[in-house]
Amino acid sequence: MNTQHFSTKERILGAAEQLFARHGFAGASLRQVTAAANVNLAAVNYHFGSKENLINEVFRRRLDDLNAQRLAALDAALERPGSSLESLLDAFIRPALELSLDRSGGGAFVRVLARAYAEHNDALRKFLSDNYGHVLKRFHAAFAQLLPDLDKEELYWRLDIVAGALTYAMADFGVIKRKSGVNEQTHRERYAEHLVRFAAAGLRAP
Amino acid sequence: MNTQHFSTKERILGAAEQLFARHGFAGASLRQVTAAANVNLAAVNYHFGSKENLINEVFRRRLDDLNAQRLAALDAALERPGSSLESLLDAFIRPALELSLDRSGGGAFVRVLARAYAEHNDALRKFLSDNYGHVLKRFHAAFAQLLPDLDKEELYWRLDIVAGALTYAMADFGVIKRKSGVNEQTHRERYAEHLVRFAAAGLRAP
DNA sequence: GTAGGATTCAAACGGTTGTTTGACACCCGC
DNA sequence: GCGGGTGTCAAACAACCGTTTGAATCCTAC
Repeated sequence: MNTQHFSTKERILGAAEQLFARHGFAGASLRQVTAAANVNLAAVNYHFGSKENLINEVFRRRLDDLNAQRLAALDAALERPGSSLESLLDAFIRPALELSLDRSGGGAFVRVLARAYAEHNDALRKFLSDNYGHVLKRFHAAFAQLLPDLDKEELYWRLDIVAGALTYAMADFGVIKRKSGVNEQTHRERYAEHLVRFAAAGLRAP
Repeated sequence: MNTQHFSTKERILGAAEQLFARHGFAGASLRQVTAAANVNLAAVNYHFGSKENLINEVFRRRLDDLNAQRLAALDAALERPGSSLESLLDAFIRPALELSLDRSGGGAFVRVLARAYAEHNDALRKFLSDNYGHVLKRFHAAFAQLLPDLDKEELYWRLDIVAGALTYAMADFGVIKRKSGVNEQTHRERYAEHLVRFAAAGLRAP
């Protein structure tokens, strides 16, 4: 991996993603990153200006896509007649699961994303809210239409729990290891189905 | 806080907990910790041997208690006739919520715990599994009796999601801020009720 | 082919990291 | 009261951190 035909910037972003996932933002040094990317140490500051900006670019590269896919899936679900709770949840969850399955680094990125949630770092939270907040709002509006009897604030509570459980699931936080013999893709897809059913039941709870 | 009548070891543990929660394990330096604890820099290596061992002790101080309380609550719930899914979930969730509400650092610790989940650090995962795994096993057995039609592996999936959502909730990951005017205790207790109902519905899903 | 901007490189910058040292103060049992 | 373990302290250690520098190299446009 990180073969030579990728540009220096791309190799740095890929290596940074891997190492931030494994050791955290403070724990991964630029020397580790540049060594893994097979790139000179000074290249990071030349191409990205600073370590902090490199972190932001690692997020931007994936989040723009993820948000767009989620909104597209939501629109598609809303256009289909008779959209159910399950179809909306699937629109939210599936793009994230697919990202986590994507070859060349998507799996590492979701762990980076989970780290970002764990960080209390205000700048990072603001960055994520700017790129993420309006997506959650659109989903909230769609769910509200399907659950007219549910208090709006209560719905926020429950969507928050769903988003939390999803973050947890995507990052493979679970201590329970997958059955040997079942490959990663099947493992994640079954997890997605379970999560959708679980979340739908939770949202429907009286 | 960190008044003088606490021992040096206790002051270090308290300060480390706060700073690990705020900046992570790599992000918080021993100089920050010892300064916050009003203690000499060398005291950490004198009392704990190394930074890594200090991290372990920060966990041990709280986890022993949390595990004991959860198991006690589980036993109490099982002795009462007609135990429900909700009462078992409450036994799992309430001690953690109470810890997160505890004065003098418990709230910081749950954020440290969430960080530990986000870390891929194998040594830390093993440490947590050693202190945490048997509790999850006992809860799994109790839930299995109440849900005889649910496949054992499926139950593991769902409990994993519950544990993930709980970790998320405890660490106050949510982007949704609590309504102003509602104090922290009420906020958390309502979150616990929502989580119990949500989780029970999810576990009962066909 | 050669000028000139873009990129890479080794080296060094000042500052911070975890850890160690040895001298110094404390305090309790004899 | 005094010796000896226990704890504290300022200082220094080597290693590592993010960043900067200026020369060397590459690549493209003319």
